[in-house]
Amino acid sequence: MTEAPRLDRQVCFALYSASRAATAVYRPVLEDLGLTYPQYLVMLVLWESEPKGVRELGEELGLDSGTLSPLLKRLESMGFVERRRSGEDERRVAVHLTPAGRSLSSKASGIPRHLADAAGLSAEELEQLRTTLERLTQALHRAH
Amino acid sequence: MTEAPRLDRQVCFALYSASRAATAVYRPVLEDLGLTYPQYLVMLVLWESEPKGVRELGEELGLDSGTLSPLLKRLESMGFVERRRSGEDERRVAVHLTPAGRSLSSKASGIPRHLADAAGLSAEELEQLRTTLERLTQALHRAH
DNA sequence: CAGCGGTAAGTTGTGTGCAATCTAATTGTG
DNA sequence: CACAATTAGATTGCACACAACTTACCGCTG
Repeated sequence: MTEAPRLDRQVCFALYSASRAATAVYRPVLEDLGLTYPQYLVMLVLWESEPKGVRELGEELGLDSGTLSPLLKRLESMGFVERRRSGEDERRVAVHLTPAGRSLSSKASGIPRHLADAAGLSAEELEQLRTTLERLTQALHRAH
Repeated sequence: MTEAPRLDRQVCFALYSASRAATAVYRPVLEDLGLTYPQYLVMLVLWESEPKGVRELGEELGLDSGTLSPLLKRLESMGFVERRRSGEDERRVAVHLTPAGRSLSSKASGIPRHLADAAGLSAEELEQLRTTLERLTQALHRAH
């Protein structure tokens, strides 16, 4: 009969806590824009390049249509995006930014600084953390 | 008019992705025990020391009663814990393990190894990652 | 001892995540 | 061309997270 692992030794719990803490820091800032954190992620992707199909958004964010469909519907009802059925392939839905959605980009530009300021880590440490996390995520996806 | 930040530069997104990927690796293993990841976290805390009040559980995991109350109700209906109103202080609810809940501990002992194996990082890297994440979480909580 | 402030837990409502299923459209194959 | 397999997206159901609110209870103070 082996021992149960201690909570405070687990990387997984550290990830879970840090992720929720980071989202909590973003929340009040994003509230000013009327966005939740996942909605903000979708907007970030669209600000880089649009229009995008639902599947493409899902691949970049690691989310499926079960999450994205209602999320996009909310973004549309808030007037930040528009969904248009593709003419060539009627299955596809192209997600476009509206002018309101595009102009939100400038208001959002200062947001990542909030995390950096609150993080209590140096720029190098943050950069190294990001790299490690990306390697970890890739490896976990391969294992899954 | 400043630029929108790039998604792939953001530590916050790296955290969010890594955390979900880690949970995804745990999911099939925990499914064998009949637990979700947050339920497993609660069990981990109780395996260390029980009984515990709802508030204490919440402090250790960073969750509030809005999350814990229904989660504990599910753990109770599965027969892993028992909730008893305290006699001295009728506001408090003590969460006890049942024999079934206690015996689950041995089946769960191999679980953290799954993440370590799938992580593709050395033990030292994992240890350093955990330490960095804990520092980050602390700092973010102070900022929030 | 009356009642007021504070605390513990539960409830409600909204928004994810994710598995499973469904519908409609397209593509590949004989 | 018929038609099975595949694909894009939406829907359903369940379990978190979290804010806001409610209820019940405790402890303190006048």
